Amino acid sequence: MGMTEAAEAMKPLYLRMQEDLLRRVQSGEWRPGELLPSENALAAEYGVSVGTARKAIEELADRRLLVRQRGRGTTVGMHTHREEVLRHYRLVSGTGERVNQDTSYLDVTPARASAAEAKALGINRGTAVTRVRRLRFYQKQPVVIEHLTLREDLLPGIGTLIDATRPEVLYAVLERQFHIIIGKVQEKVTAVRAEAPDVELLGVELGEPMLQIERIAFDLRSLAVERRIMRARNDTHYLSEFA
Amino acid sequence: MGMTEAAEAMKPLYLRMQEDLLRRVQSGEWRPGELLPSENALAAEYGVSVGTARKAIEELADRRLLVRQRGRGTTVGMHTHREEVLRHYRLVSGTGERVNQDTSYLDVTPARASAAEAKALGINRGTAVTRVRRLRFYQKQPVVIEHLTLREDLLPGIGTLIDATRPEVLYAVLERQFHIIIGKVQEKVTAVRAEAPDVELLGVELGEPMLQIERIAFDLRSLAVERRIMRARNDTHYLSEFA
DNA sequence: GAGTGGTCTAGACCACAAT
DNA sequence: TTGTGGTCTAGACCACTCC
Repeated sequence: MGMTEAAEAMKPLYLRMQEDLLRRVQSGEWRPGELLPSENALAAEYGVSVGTARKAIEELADRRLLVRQRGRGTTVGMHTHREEVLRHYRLVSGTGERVNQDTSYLDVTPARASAAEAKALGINRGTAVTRVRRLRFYQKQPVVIEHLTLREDLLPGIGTLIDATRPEVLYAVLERQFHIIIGKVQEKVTAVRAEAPDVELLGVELGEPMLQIERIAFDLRSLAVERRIMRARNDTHYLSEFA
Repeated sequence: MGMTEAAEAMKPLYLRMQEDLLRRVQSGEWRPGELLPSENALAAEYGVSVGTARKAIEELADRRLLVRQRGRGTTVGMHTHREEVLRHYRLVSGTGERVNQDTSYLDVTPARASAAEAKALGINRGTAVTRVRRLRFYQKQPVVIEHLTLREDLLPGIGTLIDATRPEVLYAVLERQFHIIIGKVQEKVTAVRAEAPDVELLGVELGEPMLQIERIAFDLRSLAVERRIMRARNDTHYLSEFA
């Protein structure tokens, strides 16, 4: 349900300005890492006072979509800035260190969306996607196996790009190469039994309990961009909130 | 490491005021649900401008520690207001509904802290605690078994109180009866095999994968007040972020 | 009608980064 | 030295709640 035009016009100035700034960020007018105009300049541009412009900017800065630095200016936040705000789960070793030392890519294959993938991504079954399998290591030990499914229509050529660069942080690639900023993730956690591929790749025992996380990543327009299934060994690591 | 007095004096006014408001809330000067003085009154009391007082209040309102209502005033937030901010995991049914229809208490027993409990709560082994076991139901089906451990020194008489009232929401009781407000929770999630008590109480199969969440709840002074272990059946429910 | 918080303005001075 | 964001002030008008 959209707002009526009258209701739209009634919204506070700072909110309308904020929505427009958000629109301009997601349009790619300012890229991650780039400087925005100063708050004085923006206030003048929108015809509001500096205080109002500050308020419009501040909420976006709280979400780390913008990053403010005194003396320097306001930049569009990069993925590393926003990680803590996304509220996703982190796998942590028994001693409390975060996982993510090394990544090894198993395969990158073009495919058609399965029923489950289509449902998760909000697309039609059979739509072109890219599937990626990779392993995450902690101290040379494989700990997580990940199955990624990426929307080929939103990310044309993502398969060959991933194959060529094998990035540690996918969302940073989406930002730099496709101007797609992940604004929200949704995750479901379940406990599962280890199956044959888990035994083979992670060296766990068949039937052993493992954690499975299904994540759907949305961009700033709330379009589902990626679906990821992570299966993690559970004897040496546990799941916790970020931070 | 505390700040030097000089550094303390350098802190912005609104931060010093904010810390003092926080202190007054946790001292019980204003109880959950009660009205604070108006922002004008607070500004006068602290000798700052209204804008500065607003800024001090606003961050606490973002954390739902305070709740502001136009025309009415500012109240201390009650637990139900803050739930979404605590960033804890929620068990959700397959269709997306939250669990928590009914609670049944199994037993409430005084005890001495085990090594694991002592470590989690930051107290000495053997300190007096209260242990509680209870079941959570969803549509008449037992879904979660919870083991609570509560610090008796911070919550004197909590055992008999729980036994008498059998509350649905423990943290609301801590607020009302002990003026202890839960400001942060820390959770660890692992996958475990169902054991005999799980079979008996939840009707799962022996060895079946289950989710186990260990939660430590801290009050506003960051003292660990409660430790909770939740074991959840996993075939009909999954874990997700709040909201 | 009196009092509350929500929005908005127009200034001031400051710490800090860039050059 | 210039310009940035961070703090702080002192007003204004408004929507809303409560009596």
